[in-house]
Amino acid sequence: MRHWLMKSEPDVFGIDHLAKEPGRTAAWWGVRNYQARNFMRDDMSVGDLAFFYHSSCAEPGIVGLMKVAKKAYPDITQFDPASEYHDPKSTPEAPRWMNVDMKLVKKTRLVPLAELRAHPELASLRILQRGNRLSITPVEPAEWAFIAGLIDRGA
DNA sequence: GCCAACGTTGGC
DNA sequence: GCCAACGTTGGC
Repeated sequence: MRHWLMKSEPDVFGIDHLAKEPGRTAAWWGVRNYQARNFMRDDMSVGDLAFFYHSSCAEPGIVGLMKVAKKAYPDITQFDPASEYHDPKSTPEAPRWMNVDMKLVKKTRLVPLAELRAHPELASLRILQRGNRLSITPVEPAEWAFIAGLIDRGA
């Protein structure tokens, strides 16, 4: 099993949106970056765990735990001309964009970006690397365990 | 709103 | 295949 960190903007789709979905499960639609798509398509398996991370907001940081509920399949928003995620170059026969389904395991306390940065144990965490913009990144087992410890320890 | 960093596009 | 221009991300 692998571990992941997945960013989303709370104004668009935050953890409270996921919490209100039927079965607390939703498609992780809207990814339009090939590297992030490839992680979903090639490397994510049902049962993999992921941190839910709020980005582009007043308090960026980890806010919950999720697990992969369904393996990657075509992102339906790419075929919808009314969607801002519409991709005219994509067809149902040759879909360009994929998404997995994610299920909320639990909301956690906010673990702010600044707190993550403060720990040398997390120096190699992908999201903390200079210039990182990928919305889906792998998390190493030791990093996962350390962050899980931070969550349990409290602010 | 600013700006650094990165990905994508398109002309050549 | 190169690379400049442009668009996007995301913290501050």
